[in-house]
Amino acid sequence: MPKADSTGAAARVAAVDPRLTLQSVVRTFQVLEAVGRAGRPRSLGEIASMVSMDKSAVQRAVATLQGLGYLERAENGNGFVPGRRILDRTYDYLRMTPIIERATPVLIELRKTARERVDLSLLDDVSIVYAIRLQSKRENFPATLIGRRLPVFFTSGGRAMLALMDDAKVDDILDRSELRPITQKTIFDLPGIRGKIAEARRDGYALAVEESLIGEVVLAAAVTDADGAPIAAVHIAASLSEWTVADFRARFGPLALEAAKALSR
Amino acid sequence: MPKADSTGAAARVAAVDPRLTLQSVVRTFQVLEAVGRAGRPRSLGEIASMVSMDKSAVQRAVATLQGLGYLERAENGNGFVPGRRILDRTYDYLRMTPIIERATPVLIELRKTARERVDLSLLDDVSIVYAIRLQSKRENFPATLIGRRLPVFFTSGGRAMLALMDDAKVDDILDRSELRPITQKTIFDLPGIRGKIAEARRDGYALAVEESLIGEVVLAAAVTDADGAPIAAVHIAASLSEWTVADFRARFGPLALEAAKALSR
DNA sequence: TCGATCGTATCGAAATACGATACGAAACGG
DNA sequence: CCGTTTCGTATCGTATTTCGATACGATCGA
Repeated sequence: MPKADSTGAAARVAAVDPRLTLQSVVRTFQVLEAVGRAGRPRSLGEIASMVSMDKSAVQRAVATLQGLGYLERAENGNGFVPGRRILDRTYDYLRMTPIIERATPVLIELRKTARERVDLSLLDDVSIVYAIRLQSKRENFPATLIGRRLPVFFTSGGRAMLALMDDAKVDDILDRSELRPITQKTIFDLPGIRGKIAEARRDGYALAVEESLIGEVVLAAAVTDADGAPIAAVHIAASLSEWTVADFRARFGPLALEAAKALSR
Repeated sequence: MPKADSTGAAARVAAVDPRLTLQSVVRTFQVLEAVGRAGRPRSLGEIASMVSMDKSAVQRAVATLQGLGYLERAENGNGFVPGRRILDRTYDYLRMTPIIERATPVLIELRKTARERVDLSLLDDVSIVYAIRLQSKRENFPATLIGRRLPVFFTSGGRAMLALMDDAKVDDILDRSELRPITQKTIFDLPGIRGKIAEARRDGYALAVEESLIGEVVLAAAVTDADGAPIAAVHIAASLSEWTVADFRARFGPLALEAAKALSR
């Protein structure tokens, strides 16, 4: 099995039952994802080369998605961008996911107490996905959006969840993760990661110092389901210009633990 | 032409070019939307009856969506719910939409000043869709989510945007809207709506008192594009238990106007 | 002015999706 | 306790639907 990349892109192409898979649907989602990945409007030709499809096939996929509202023409009229109808699915997902409904009031209270950025992330195989974000400062825009996906191994939330798994499961996840750093401080060697997991097992929460963003310190505690398996994490993030790591831990570790415990079953 | 319902569902089925439309893709999205609309996990049979499709066709659509991560099995194992991969598309949309990036820091500042709930909504034909939501209190959960869609005619943001359109365009939108109230205070008669639009043209911002939620007062100012056409609105929402309408207008009208002006081109 | 690329449009061939059918398991009700 | 329903899963021949080559006018840049 090839390694999944840390954003889970490989899981995307790994279809389930080939007998029951609608190929034109898979291709159409590849088009939608390619446009979203681009970062700027993409033309039919560009999309075709991104997803290795015939231009005609892309034309049909784009026309269909555009008709449904999941793609739109770019402002200037050239190229295509994700469409507003996507937010309707976002609404459905947020509304129907119990942990998000339960966590919302808890995180609002937590943010009032902590007065720092507070997030809820969801475990999704080798990555975490942010589902609730309560920011308080102007920050790096893409980094603070709902839906941001990061590898479990260098995020505090991911490590808090790894800490609750048995070693075989941890090995499996780390084995399928692409251990690539994104800052100079990212810990991405296996012994280092295992050390951070051991630390999280000791403290009950996990810590990451400048591992995803320079100048930022984050800690997180895991939320479990009825079987004790981790499903989400409560994050608290602050700036190193305002906190020492020791002070940050002492102040927010207990708060994150308490919130995560209240959300667990 | 049949009336679009106020949530824009009719626009969903109105395909573009039938020659270029992938029917299996349209059907699959109908399945995805049916599951999202449900509010609780749905079985294959239920979905089939919701979208008038053969059970086999639903089976294939669900298997495909599940393989891609846009649908998941419900917790107990019975039925299907929207999947985490939806949030990846959310991320793409939020990141690639310029007005959202521009508005984020402005709304954060506005919220600090106003200390009340602040939202950004996007115009989408006969409805508005919330794209940024900065809440401060525990509130009615579904009503405060990203992606919530409401008719333009009874929302303050919708009326603020209607106020910037010429009368023909206003008539067109109202004509295609389903004028149905959702609270006892919702103004849904044409003369009443036109009166509120005239009021918005006079004040520069629009007001809605308990029209979407009892006990809540909201005002909003429109954001325009380079041509002066409305594309979004800045909302400020508060509780009638803390504010009189007059005080609320005096305090927040200028703030919303200023923020919207800063975001317009 | 020329060449490349944009989005759009057409059409015959065959690959792909359709939908009827069937199965074991689990949940339900008498 | 057993009959009944509904769950998700699986199979397969048919023909509907998608494929992909091709072409067109418009627009943009060199």
